[in-house]
Amino acid sequence: MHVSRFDLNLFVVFDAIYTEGSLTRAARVLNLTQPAVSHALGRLRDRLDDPLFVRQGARMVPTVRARAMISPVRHALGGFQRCLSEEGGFDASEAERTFVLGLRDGLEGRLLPALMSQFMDEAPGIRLQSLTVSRRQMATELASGRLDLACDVMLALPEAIEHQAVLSGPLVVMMRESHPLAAGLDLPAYLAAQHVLVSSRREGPGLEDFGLARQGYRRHIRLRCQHYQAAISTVQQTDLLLTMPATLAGQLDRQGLILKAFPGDLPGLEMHLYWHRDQSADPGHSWLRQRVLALLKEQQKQLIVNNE
DNA sequence: GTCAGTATTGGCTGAACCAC
DNA sequence: GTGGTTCAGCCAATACTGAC
Repeated sequence: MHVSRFDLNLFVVFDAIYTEGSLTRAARVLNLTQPAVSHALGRLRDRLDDPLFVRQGARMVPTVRARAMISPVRHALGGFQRCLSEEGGFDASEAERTFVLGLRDGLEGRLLPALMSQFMDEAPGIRLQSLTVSRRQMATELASGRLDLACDVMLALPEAIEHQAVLSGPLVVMMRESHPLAAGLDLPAYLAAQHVLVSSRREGPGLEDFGLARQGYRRHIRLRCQHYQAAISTVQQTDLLLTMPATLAGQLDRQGLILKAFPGDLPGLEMHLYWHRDQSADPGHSWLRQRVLALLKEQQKQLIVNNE
């Protein structure tokens, strides 16, 4: 079928349904009624001779054909958008858009308050959504457009996922002021102590445990939890130790707590910002990326100053 | 079974386009 | 300018699904 015989607006609807996973939510985003979106999907189904989305419970799940189409469709729509926007730019003061960020616990507290305080007046129509995405799903989520940016440790991801190092720093150990090891912490004492591990996974070692295991060491994880806030509250009330990147520790409320340098010989953690290359040319995405990068760069600078 | 949320369908309206 | 045709979008009704 020649493109001249095709209503290109149907691709806008297609993209919205794919992103939202729902005709109702797509209609809200597009400022249409839900039946209008349903009709548009019907026309698209008719022209492409494929259901494109099938209902699975409360979600509209894309078919194989839809999954194959989404990347080129978004690429083309991005191109159209750039043609329409002045100088290919992005006016944050006028834009109405929701950006989805994949942030692990700890980074949320570091990034979101500073980002939102900038956006409140400067970009009143910009909304942010932060969620935890498993590392296994990250590339898929970025490629589908359900996720705009993600920040995590260095990962082996497909070539289509671009990344940039944003935060790096040594590991530190957090303990309460009255902890027996507050006077001095060495590796044998660290290994003999009991620890809190913050992880969103059900099981498996933390990143520092991999490093320790390579050197033949193993530590005793007494508590495994999902959020740093819970871990810190526990460390405030017990003799458990919490090992974390200095890049995160600097941002947290550490009342009654002290930080010690990690006693072992482990490299620090380097955090990277990830996005799909299809998004690279999107002015809105580029604007957000630059803001996040600038913010994290500033925080990295402050971290270095504080450590000096 | 009932209810709420969501998708689909049918009928209608209005705008756009085209031929005359 | 007028009338016919097409099509997108609206409202209302109905069907489907999952939760309780």
